[in-house]
Amino acid sequence: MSQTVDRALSILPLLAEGPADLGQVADRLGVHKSTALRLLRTLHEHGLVYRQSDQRYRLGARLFALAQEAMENLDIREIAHPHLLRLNEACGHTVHLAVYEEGEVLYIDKVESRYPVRMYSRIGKPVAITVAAVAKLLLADLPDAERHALADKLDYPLYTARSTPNAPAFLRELEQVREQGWATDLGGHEESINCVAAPVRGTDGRVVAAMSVSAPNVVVTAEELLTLLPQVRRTADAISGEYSGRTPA
Amino acid sequence: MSQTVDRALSILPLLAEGPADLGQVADRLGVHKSTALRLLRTLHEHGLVYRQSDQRYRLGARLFALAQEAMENLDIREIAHPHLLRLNEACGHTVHLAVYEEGEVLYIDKVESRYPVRMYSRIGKPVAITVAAVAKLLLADLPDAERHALADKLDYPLYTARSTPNAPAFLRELEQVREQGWATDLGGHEESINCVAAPVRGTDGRVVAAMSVSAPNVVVTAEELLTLLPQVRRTADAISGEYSGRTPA
DNA sequence: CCGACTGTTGCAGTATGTGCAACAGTCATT
DNA sequence: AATGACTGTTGCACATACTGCAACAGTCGG
Repeated sequence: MSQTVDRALSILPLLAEGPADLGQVADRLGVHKSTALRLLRTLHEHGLVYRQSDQRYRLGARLFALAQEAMENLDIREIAHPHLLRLNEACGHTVHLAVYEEGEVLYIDKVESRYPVRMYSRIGKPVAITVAAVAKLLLADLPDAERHALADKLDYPLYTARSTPNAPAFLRELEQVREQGWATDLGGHEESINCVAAPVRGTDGRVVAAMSVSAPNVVVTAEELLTLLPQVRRTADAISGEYSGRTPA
Repeated sequence: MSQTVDRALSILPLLAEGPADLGQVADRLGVHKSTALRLLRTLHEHGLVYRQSDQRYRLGARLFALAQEAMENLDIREIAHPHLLRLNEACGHTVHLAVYEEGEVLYIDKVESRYPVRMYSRIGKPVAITVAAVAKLLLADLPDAERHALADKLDYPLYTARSTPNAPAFLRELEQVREQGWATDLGGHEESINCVAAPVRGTDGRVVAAMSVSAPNVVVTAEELLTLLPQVRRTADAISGEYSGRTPA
């Protein structure tokens, strides 16, 4: 809608791929060097890009700080955190909290496993949306039209033999997840890792977030992990209660 | 330098404080509502702001993803990570990696303590620059003029009785840190937490990053932690060697 | 010393962003 | 149900502020 800002913002994903010099930026934007220079300078002043010693530009520090602050301001995160901690203390495994936002599912909080073998994940990272247990819960609750549209435009990478292969299979699974009110990922993302997840709901019953417990096969089998389901659901319900104001902390 | 972009980017820190509606954004920018609307729309298209159900705007998901990618692209981080892991396995405590960038020091990697009592910190978060051991190392290596200018404009919050109280004291400490080639934070940020840190250097000998081991008093005393210094320095030197190409991994 | 390169500046023209004013919703009040 | 106050949205005329050019500066390599 605003050409100048549009161009400036297009620089960010471009730099996310790796450092670039003025000429490269100008070329990829399809503008004159002097124009690119002025845009980069403005981004620089705001700390969003950084000029490294070889004069090339890369993404800057303020970006982290902004993402950080944004995350801390999510009230669901604040409410949920103590519950996640408690669950982690009880079962020892990695606990995640995730939300859906415009086509992506992101982890917004995490409590690390107390076992030495840990799952790789990072707060802020978009999750593998077609296989993650939390993603299934969040997408299952979208309005029909949106869910179908999204399922169609997703890719279905075959991380493992158990990964969801295509849109129809995914939609079928989402139906089931919605009815049962919980979800799993049994080796669909990484062969040896299983997850059990439950939804956090707002006052109107809509799913606002989802939480999961994950553990590798070498620590507990899938069956053993499934025995934690009631505990996970209780935790999610407790968060829901507090979030919708029914159970003041 | 570019008014439009400047205005648009000013919206981001504003929203970092918390969600705001169109009118509030327009007021704080000092522009007409319609102008603010167009800027917000552009930011929205790029995923940097999100419009929540009550129509208010807040920071969006792409911001996390960008910050994420930016971090993954820091080659020092990639090189250092296995070393940090190894050090963590050897001593069990929390290990941090930090860099300096335009007036701020940020953690860019972290391996959590294997003890139940952990220090709070988060990757991407700016560190307490006047007291953190890693910050001392990074600032001690700045050119004189820049170091003095920075020291002057910093705040010196008294987190504890041992916090650095003012600029002269800070500069004196930085001198010492530079000469000895390592740094500590003994309860300067949180009463019960101590850190030992060592610098990572590039080919030219300049400090490009700093790493630290942190542990609370209840786990090890400050004296015990200091016995880890040689190990921390060896790790930092190993990273330096690899980073400057002397020791190909 | 020269040429090729990248980054930087000042400037004229106009595309582009601006504020206005009028409109469309939504909610609370009477 | 009708009124008013509110917030978000649209189209438009004006001129501001962004663009690309061309000329300059600095750096590297031959």
